[in-house]
Amino acid sequence: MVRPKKHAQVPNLKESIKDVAWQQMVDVGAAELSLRAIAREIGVSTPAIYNHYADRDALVTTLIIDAYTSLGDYQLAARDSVPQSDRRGRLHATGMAYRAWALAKPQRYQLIFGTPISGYQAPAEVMPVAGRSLRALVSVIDQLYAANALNTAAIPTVMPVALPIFTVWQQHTEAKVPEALTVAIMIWGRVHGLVSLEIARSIPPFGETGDGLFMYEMDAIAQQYITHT
Amino acid sequence: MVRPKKHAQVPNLKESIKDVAWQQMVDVGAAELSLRAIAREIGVSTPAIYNHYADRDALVTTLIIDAYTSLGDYQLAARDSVPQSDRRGRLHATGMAYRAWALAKPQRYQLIFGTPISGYQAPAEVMPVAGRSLRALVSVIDQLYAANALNTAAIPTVMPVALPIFTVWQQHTEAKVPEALTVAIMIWGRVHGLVSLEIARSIPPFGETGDGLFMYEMDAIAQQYITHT
DNA sequence: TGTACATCAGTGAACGCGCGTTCACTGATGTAC
DNA sequence: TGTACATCAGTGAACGCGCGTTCACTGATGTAC
Repeated sequence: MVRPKKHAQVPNLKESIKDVAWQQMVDVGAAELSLRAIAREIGVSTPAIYNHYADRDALVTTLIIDAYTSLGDYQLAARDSVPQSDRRGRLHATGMAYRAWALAKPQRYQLIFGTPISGYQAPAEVMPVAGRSLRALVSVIDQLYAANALNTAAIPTVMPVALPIFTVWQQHTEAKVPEALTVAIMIWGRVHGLVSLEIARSIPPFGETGDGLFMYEMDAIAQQYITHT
Repeated sequence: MVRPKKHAQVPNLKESIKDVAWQQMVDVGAAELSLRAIAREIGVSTPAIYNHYADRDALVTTLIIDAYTSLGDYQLAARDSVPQSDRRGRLHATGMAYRAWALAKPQRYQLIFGTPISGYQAPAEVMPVAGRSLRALVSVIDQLYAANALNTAAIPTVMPVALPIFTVWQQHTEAKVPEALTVAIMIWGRVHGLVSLEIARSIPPFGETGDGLFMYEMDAIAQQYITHT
């Protein structure tokens, strides 16, 4: 016979808190994330959370870092699913992975790219992780550059290469040449734009068509930035 | 001698409520918009608001409609500041206006394109207004098409022209040909992407450089969609 | 011009609610001897 | 193997707070006769 325990038994409360937090964000958006609601859902008292996270902001920071890491890993995996010799394919796969990730994990996407949470100030430790999420795209362009296949005529010359902030980003993204970061940002913006409109439902829900639309745009991007040999 | 009045004297409370609501959104984001805070700021009792807006959602709806209208008007004005004969210039000006508006009125931008407010369901009346905000861009492309200057080779063929939703959007944007709406969405996505990253501070704050970067992208867009004559 | 009355746009008090966080506590578990 | 004790991860109660919304009200203003 099992004796009733005084304390709830949650195998890994720290992980459960994050899981439920993501679940709740499906409904409510990061700004309304509630510790009490999370504890209620898990079936544990609210103060129990404080054994694992210092406060609400600490939980949010953890979630943000996890989200960036997830995005970065997703793209790296996509890149590596294409043989290194197929440079165009790698660029294509990395871009498609951005959209696939956003559609698969919309809460994570919103937490990172949606309206900032008021009162929440991201600690400095988040920035390197954010930069690292661009690594896959940057590496693909670095590779194009090294192979002399990057259409340098298409690169904006206005990029503030000299700014300290640019150098920091170059480090975090591990860009070998500044051109790679510049182009990565332009492509990122383009990919991000379509995805953002689709996720926010600003564009009519095109469903399956979204795939084709996005593929079309990736082709146009490749056309613009890869030299034809 | 002025006798103290029993009631506060607010010349146009209905407008003041909106004004202060926008002010508050600089700090807090739409989800945390508070009627009590608005009333406090104006110096009026909270229930007074209910004489002008049925409830919180009604106020939000009004703000959203105002924001879309503002965006639409902004772009139309920019388009019309360039002579009709200069088709490339009109496209350029309309795109630049999108960014200028977003930077000038970031709360309005966030309210429309940021994380949706949880629990808030936009009423049907919002959709036509949203569609209308694309009118300037669509009209410019319609004009290109009519002048046989639209590079049809660059238009995705995957657009679901047959979907009812597409037809509805075509009406709201007053697109004369479906190609105009298709291209408008692609360009919108591209412009929106850079702006979105800039506003959310996902991109390092490039300041003045942002202008150049954006201009560069608009040139690339024109390059892609306008035939060279 | 005076009066009765409707309407309008405010008021303060109160409701019930959910929130983040702190507190003193408790029981299970691990560890040293 | 038994015992004393520290540590750890929970508990319920309580705090102070701000919120949206409802209510009966009040005083100023406009209007009909």
